[in-house]
Amino acid sequence: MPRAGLAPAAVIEAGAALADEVGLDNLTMGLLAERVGVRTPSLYKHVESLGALRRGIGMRAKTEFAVALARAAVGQSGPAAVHAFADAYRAWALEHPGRYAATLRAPEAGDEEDRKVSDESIRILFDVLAGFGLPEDRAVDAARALRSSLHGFASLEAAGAFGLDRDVSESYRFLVATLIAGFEVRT
Amino acid sequence: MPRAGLAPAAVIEAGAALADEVGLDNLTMGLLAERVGVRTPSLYKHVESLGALRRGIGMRAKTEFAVALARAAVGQSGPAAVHAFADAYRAWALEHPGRYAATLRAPEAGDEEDRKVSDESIRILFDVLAGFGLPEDRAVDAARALRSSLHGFASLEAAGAFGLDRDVSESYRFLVATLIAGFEVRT
DNA sequence: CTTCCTGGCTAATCGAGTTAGCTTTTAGCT
DNA sequence: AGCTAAAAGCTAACTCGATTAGCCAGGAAG
Repeated sequence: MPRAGLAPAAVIEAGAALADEVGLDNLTMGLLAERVGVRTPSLYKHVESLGALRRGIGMRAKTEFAVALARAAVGQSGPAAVHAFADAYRAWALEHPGRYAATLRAPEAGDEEDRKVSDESIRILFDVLAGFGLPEDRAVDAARALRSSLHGFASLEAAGAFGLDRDVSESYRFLVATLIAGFEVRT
Repeated sequence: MPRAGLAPAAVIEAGAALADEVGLDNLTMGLLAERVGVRTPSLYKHVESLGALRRGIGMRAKTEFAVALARAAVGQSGPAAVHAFADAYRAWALEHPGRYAATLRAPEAGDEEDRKVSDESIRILFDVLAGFGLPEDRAVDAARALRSSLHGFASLEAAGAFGLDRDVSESYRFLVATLIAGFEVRT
């Protein structure tokens, strides 16, 4: 029988794509096996377990996400940087729902490699906020506020929670602008 | 054999409590059966399926949540009402992680009963914002902003995502105060 | 006292994850 | 070109959780 030519990285990539299509929770070894053209048990030659697959997707997703965010904010500062960051955040989350969900999985205790990629996005977030010259504690407050708000918005939107017909992008802009105003006033 | 004296409502309640302890995703029919002192298949005399159990927990949770929110905000208006609402939101979500997760499950299409209880909290949210006299569209923006932010904050906090040692309650207060400022300015 | 519904039980099925053990490809060497 | 061993597939089989089928006892209604 001809080899499928798989590599662990290819399996993770296919898993990420599949998770975007069917949802991270509905990602199954059988489904992924079918997708890559192999019988289920054969997948175990490339990933240790379903848990390991999820972790792999998560780490890959965190990295891709951080790159997208960094790319969006580069070369800008202050409010413009925050808006760019926020827009990239929402767009990426909506385009890659499965990956985004994987992004939210906290690293297992002691998983340094995972922690490292998880911190990437946070670092970018702090960099974006650096231009506001906030004092230490306030910068942490601001980072938490922005992160919470963007995450909450994107995840509620993805869940279809915004039923009213008011334009969602307008609401998002309002939210981000409001937070920015808070960052500027409360130096 | 002595009857366990179960009723569907008691099973749902026990399920909700168990979900708070082990997490909604780890709630299993076997675990719940053990908790209520019965063999697994016997549960099916009270709930149709695991999905139905989750739905039941979700509806019960949505109702309890709405009551807690309403109770917190009653008799107050403007910024004080928002702070009270926000504090109750966070406290409830952290105290009842399993129920809170159940709260986030969107109703199935056509499930009117579920939609109704789901709308309760939203209505309270709009009531809380009513005092700001915002124009129609802006009120929707504000509601979405507040809801997103509170949900995002609570769910990230519950996931242990706030590692830095800055006091989390302070950050929360900052977030809420910032949003309120935005509601007041942008009339 | 008899009936019949109810709620509990055991046995059995099904699907998803995972393991064991066999076989075939194919890279790397001679 | 031929040989060898690791790699990558496969089938069979096991475990666990959800669910169904069918049996049985308790106790309420008459």
